[in-house]
Parts: sequence; structure tokens; C-alpha cells
Amino acid sequence: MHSEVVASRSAEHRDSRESRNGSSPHLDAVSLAIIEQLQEDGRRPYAAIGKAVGLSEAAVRQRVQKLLDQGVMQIVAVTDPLTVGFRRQAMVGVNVEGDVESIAEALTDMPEVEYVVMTAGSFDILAEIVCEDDDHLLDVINKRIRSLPGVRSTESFVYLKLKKQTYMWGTR
Amino acid sequence: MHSEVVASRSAEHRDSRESRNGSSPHLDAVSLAIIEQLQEDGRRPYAAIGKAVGLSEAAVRQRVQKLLDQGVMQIVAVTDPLTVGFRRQAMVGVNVEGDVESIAEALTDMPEVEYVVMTAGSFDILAEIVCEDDDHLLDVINKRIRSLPGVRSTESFVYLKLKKQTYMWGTR
DNA sequence: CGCATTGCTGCGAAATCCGCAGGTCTCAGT
DNA sequence: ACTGAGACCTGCGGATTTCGCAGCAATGCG
Repeated sequence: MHSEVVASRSAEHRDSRESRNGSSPHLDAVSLAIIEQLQEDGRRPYAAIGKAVGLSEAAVRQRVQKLLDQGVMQIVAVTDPLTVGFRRQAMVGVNVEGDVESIAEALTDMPEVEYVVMTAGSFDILAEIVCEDDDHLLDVINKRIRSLPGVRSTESFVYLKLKKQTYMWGTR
Repeated sequence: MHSEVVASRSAEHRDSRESRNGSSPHLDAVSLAIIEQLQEDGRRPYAAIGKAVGLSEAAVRQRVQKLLDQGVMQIVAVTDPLTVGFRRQAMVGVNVEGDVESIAEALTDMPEVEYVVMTAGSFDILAEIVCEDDDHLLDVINKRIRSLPGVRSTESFVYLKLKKQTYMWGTR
């Protein structure tokens, strides 16, 4: 408290634990910066990241490992569905009678369903479907989803053109 | 060992141009397998991938570089929005009069908008919004989206619970 | 005050990445 | 058929990166 000589490190340290965002797990500014680096290039070397955020290579490595272990982030390859052979996609709004959660669970188990979210509004659930062609899409929606007990109705929005798809959460 | 490798290579090579999916850029089974490896772990060493798909380290490296250059895939960190401080998300359906594309363009330019897709159905556009809190969300929807000239109406679906979020395109 | 915990640094050793020089195969074009 | 261009793979050093570990400062707690 009276020692100002060694203040530089301790100051940075205090900064790191305050963390301007009040999110659930404490996620300080340095970790945020590391995530940003890895959002630009998931394979960027730890040393390069360290240089960018002001940390040693080993420290970056430990932080990244921890973020992965905690499930805060994952480093993965993401592909453009079209180039990988999935030519039909759709968002499906679902209305449910009874237990919404169990229907959501059932949707989650379908491999063609990439995205499931429970919502407030005129749909109980939104689900994104990724299929190879029209037949496949039709099959999933009509045969598999509408036939689930508890599904009252569905409405489909077939994708015409994907305009934006980013993974830049945590930035800004 | 040598002869076996050569034989399998030529066989795979013929496979590669048939490739059960008729997607735009020719994407053979080996590249598919490489992508699957990187979907499990975006930082997996090239040598390990090579062992898994039956290629040398250098060959895997060249293929990955090409896939990245072509934009077929990208290797990035993806985060859970909630843990990074974004507590409100919503899907917004938009109806447009006039040029749909230009409205989609305008949405694309907003940093809070993570996802924009033009659709067939009762909405012209679906956009996913990621915000810090309710005020922020309200601001984006009411002040910025509804005020765009050409936007006839919007309908919002606030996220209550995210059930599934995968990046496993190209597998299955 | 002593002690456990957390998080960072620094440093070798091991593993990985990278560029480059061949080699094989395919496919035009003369 | 021959040849040259192009695509793709392998193998091999050397540079770089990753990894594990020991040491150390700061924090929290009984």
C-alpha cells in the first residue's frame, strides 16, 4: 500500500480482475484480447499472441488452455455449407403444446439441425436446418419434425442468400 | 509399404473426382476428412492429421492452406456469447418494400448483427442480433432497424435458451 | 505470520512448421 | 507418341513453436 516502486505489475493485475464487463465467469481484458487474436486466426502462434497482448508465450498458452477447458471458447474449422455440398438450408419456427424443452431436445438430436434456440414471441423454438437438397429438407421438416408428438405447427423460411456470418463475439 | 501407399493413392485420386457430393469446387474425400479433423480441434498438428487421413505432413499443410485461401473453411475461435458478456440475443424477421438486398446490406454493416440471411416465406430477411442487455437490444431493433427506409415491419424472437450450436458442417 | 493458491516468467528439449527440391501422374498441343 | 505445363505428393533440413517444469511475486485465509 505504501510501495509505489513495484506498482506497474500490480496495477495491471488489478485491471485484469476488475474487467469492465460483468459477465458470469471473470473474463479480463487480456483474455478478451487473446480471444480476439484467435478469432482472426485460430492457429496463430502463442508467441505472436503474447507480443500482441503483452504477455509471455507460456502465459498465453496457459490462458488459452484454461479458456478451452472452461468451455469459454473453442478453436475449430468452420466451413461454408454450400461449398461442402449442403445446398438447402432453412430456419424453422416451431410451436409446441406441452413441454417445450423435450421438443427442443428432440430437435437437438437430429444431425441436420445445426442450431436450436427457445424463444419468446410467436414461435416457441427456432431451428436451423442444413440439408443436401430439397428432398432431404422436405423429409426432415415434414417427416421428422412435424411428426414429433407435441409439435402443434411449423413455419419454414428457406434460405435464398446468406449475407453475413461472423464469429466475432467478444469483440467490439 | 511403398507399393501399398502408391496403390491407395491412385485409388483415392479417382475417388476424388467422383465425390458423392456434386458441390461447386471439387472437394474430395481426403479434404473432407481433413476438415473433419480440424472441426474436432482447429490446432491439431498437420502430422497427426496426416496420419489420420493417410497423407504426409507436407501434403496436409498444402491442402489446408489451399482450403483457407479458397475460403472453403476458416479456422477460428468461437465463443459462448453469454460468457463473453452478451446477455441478450434475438432473431429478427424483417419485411421489406423495395430492394431487399440493400436492406440486407445495411443490416450487415451493423456490428450487433451476427447473421443475415435472405429468405423465402413470411419474412424477407432474418437477422440475428447479439447485445449486451435489454436496452442495447431495444435500441438496435427500434432505433436502427425499424428506422431504415424500406423496412415495412419487423418481428422479434428474443432468445430464452440456446440449446444447440454446432459447427459440424461437412461431416455426417 | 505461515501456508496454499494463482498466475506469470524463463528456459531447455521435443515436436511442429515451413520452404524447397525432386518425383509421379494427368492432360493438352504439336 | 513425345513433350511441356500443371497439380499434387514425398522427404528433408533448418527455423519456429510447443511443452513441461522450476522459480517467483502477489493474493487470500486461518
